[in-house]
Amino acid sequence: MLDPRLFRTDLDFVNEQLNRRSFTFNSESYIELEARRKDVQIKTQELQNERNSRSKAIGQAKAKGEDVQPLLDLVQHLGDELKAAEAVLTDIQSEMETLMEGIPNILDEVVPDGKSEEFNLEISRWGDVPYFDFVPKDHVDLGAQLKGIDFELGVKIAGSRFVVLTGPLARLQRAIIQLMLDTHTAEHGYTETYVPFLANADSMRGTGQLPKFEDDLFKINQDPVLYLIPTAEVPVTNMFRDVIVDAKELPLKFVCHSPCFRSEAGAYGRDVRGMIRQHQFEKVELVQIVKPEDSAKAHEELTNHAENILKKLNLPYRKMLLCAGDTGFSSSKTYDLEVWLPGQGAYREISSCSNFRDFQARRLQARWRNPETGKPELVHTLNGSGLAAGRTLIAVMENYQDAQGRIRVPEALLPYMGGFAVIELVE
RNA sequence: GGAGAGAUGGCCGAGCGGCUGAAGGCGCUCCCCUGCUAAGGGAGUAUGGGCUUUAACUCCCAUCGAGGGUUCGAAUCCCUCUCUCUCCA
Repeated sequence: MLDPRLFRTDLDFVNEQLNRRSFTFNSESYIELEARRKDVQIKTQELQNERNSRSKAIGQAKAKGEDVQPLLDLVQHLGDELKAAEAVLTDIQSEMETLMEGIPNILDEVVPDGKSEEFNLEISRWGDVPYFDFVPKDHVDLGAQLKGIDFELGVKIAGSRFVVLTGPLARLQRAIIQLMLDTHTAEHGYTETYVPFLANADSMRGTGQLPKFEDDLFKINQDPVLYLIPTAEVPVTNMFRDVIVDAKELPLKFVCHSPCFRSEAGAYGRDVRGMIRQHQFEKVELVQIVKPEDSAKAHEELTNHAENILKKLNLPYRKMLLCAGDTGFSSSKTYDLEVWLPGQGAYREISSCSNFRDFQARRLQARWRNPETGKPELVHTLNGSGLAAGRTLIAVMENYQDAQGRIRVPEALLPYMGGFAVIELVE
């Protein structure tokens, strides 16, 4: 959520910024609603004030043993009037909240214009795209040949966009997760966390999945309603909902491995082949909670932390600065890391690192006490995949294959593979 | 699954219809006193909103797990829900 004060003081700026996202914001109806809000709120509070002071007078008169009936008569009409005013105010406030919750974050000024991913800006490339003297297979063929990836079983058990991994390939994914967790905790200073994989509506609202993106979530229609988390960002960031942290605790850095569940409602027909886009996948998530002044630097660092995993695995990648149209709803600036997939002959997203600034923090009321002002102020939140484990498995398989369809285990993963240095089919 | 007890500020804990945004204690911050340590004295110490204006203060509204209700008036009474604890199965 954006700062309501910004709307009152600099509506032109807000409009201009939202235009960059092609988000049409109706200023006139906002102004009209805000005027009503102010008017009704002031009236309501005046009525409340009158009720309070008169009630107090009744109490005092009663204590002195005076007759309170005349006072009671005076206050009689107030109840209904107040109740009506409060109801109107509640309506206006919730209307305002719905309006504000539907407005995306303001973009960082360095974010390039553009409506779609072609306008994303390549920042850097790392690693050499491997040369094969044979036609490289994609992970689907490799997985089938190794009898370690079974999409049909996924369909049988659950449905499309689910998969079963078995044997060394299942282990390889686990090894990848372990490498990530060990690297981020031991070398990058993150605290490992284990969290619920279902979250309530308040949490989903806190990080911005609700109310706008409910269709992307798997919903459990129990009472109370729960949602399967689409990313560990939700539970981890929500640990700080309605919390005021001490300045000396910042920055807070958490790493969390979790499965992620996405309905992929808007992706019918996209990436239907293979493990690229699944309803359930494993991810190691990095979350940082920092002082506002530190968030730009933290964003670069967090992205580097994700890059370090790709470097350890010697996977070629490029770093993209997302354009206005491709930057997520809650983010002010996002880097995507795209790994080279020989089977597709293309770079594909494997990590998305975002600085949300105070956008999530405002919804969450996640704050810190600024020692200079002594007041609670909103923190800045950031997160990024470090990395998506399912896609990392794909990237390792495709980049480390040989002509026979065997997969050499990257050096960094050897300690986690219990003796497997090469994954091959053993009959 | 059944029965009961409870949820109050950073923490402990009182309050059980009006003088309570909340006693008292602990903690924390500042000041005074004190030649170390310890002790003592004083002041301050929730959050959000009205709120925008040069700023500060004052003022007003809301908040005692959440939501509803009764009442002129609710932390306090009633209902529903959530959570915690104890006992029984």
